[in-house]
Amino acid sequence: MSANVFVTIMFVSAWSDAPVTSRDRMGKPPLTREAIITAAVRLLQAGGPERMTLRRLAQELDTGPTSLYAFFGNVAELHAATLDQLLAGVDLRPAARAGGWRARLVELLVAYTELLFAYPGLARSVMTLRPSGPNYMRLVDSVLALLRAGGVPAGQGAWGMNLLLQQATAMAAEAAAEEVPWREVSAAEYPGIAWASGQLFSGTRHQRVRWAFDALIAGIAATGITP
Amino acid sequence: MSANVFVTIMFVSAWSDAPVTSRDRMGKPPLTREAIITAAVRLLQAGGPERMTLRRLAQELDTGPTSLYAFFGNVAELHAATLDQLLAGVDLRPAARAGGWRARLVELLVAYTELLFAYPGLARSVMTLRPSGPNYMRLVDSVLALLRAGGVPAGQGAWGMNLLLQQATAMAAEAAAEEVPWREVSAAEYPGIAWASGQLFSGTRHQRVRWAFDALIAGIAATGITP
DNA sequence: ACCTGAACACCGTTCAAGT
DNA sequence: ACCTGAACACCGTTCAAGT
Repeated sequence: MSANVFVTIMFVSAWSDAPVTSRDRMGKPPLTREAIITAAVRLLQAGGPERMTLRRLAQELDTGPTSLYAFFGNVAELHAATLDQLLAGVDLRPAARAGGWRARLVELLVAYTELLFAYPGLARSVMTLRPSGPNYMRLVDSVLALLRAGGVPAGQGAWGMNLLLQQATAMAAEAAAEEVPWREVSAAEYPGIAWASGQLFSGTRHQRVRWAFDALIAGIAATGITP
Repeated sequence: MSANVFVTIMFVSAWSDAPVTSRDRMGKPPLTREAIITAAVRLLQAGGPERMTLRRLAQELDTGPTSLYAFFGNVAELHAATLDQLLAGVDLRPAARAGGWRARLVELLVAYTELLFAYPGLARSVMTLRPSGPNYMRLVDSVLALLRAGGVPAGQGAWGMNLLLQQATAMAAEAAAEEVPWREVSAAEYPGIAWASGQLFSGTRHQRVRWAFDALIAGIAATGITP
């Protein structure tokens, strides 16, 4: 016990010129939720094939992986918080864009998808995440508000919102996959593939994403939920 | 060198009553592609939260994880082969079901989705896999053939097939996520959510899956790919 | 309360070697 | 050629302890 006191006093006196609290990290920037999330975003931006891991993040912050458990219960929570931080950089209000409800909705979804495309590692996590941060809630709310503005019934709106956000994540997650060369197939054995072969990889990513949302919205608006 | 010969002869004579080849595993069933995939399917069926891993699979087969690299270049290939094996249990021909092209297409996609729901761990892998086995090719071909039968232009058909299969995987992968309790939100701050709140979790999984494909197909058929 | 080190129980993959 | 063991370079998480 007295040994503990002695060590503590030594510690304090050695760093007395810096503000010393119980959570001082000896000159290193303090470990806060914000600092952790900022580092996580930086790691994601460095990106490449290497994913953002808890251990790599801890290394970046000059600490051990266990320290982060004081702020996040598990990696999923950390990923959710990181997504919400990234969403803070997007204007998520329903009225943020020009045009009618349909154009606004497409632009909002494209903005969200582009964000996920920039962080394919995160897109994979979001797939199984069910995020619930304030910015994600704002995104969900805006999608619903725009469907409502388009006169879409609440049931179709609710189920459709799910579809739209799911599709955004799925497209970005798939982009994280490495390209596999398309096998040549015989037209006789696969007539459907032969029929579509000229268009299977046509268009730019941007064109395909916009078309996907156009088609989804059209289908959501036109398809009632009662059998 | 002579020590090696000595050991080999000892080995052979000790098991001479069993068929001895260079690939004998001393009474254990021989390691083949088929045996590995069968064991993989069995592991998936045991399922639960524990995923199918290379090491667990090797353990099941009474060998080390490195042995499987004689048959598969990496885990992605193993997952792809496993998916293709599972698809062998589904009738994937375009004419396999009753009704018009639309009903047949929905039933085919529902069958595929139900398969993925049964193996949520696999669904996550498929997300970033771009499978290319013969049965998956058959699925792709049938989706395209049915869209063609519906008079959908080839461009919309090609892009739409992508959307449909992506959505199937996304719905199944999301189901692998643990449930997060929906936070109560203020109607004033989130009017869109308040509007849809009664329907956000309504319906059975089956109803939602069918509606998703109905809506997607309607949108795909109605939305041209030229701007 | 905040932060840590050591340890636990895993992963996929490579490589040199064994039969 | 087919199969293996040991090793490499990682993971997320728990726990008891330190200040």
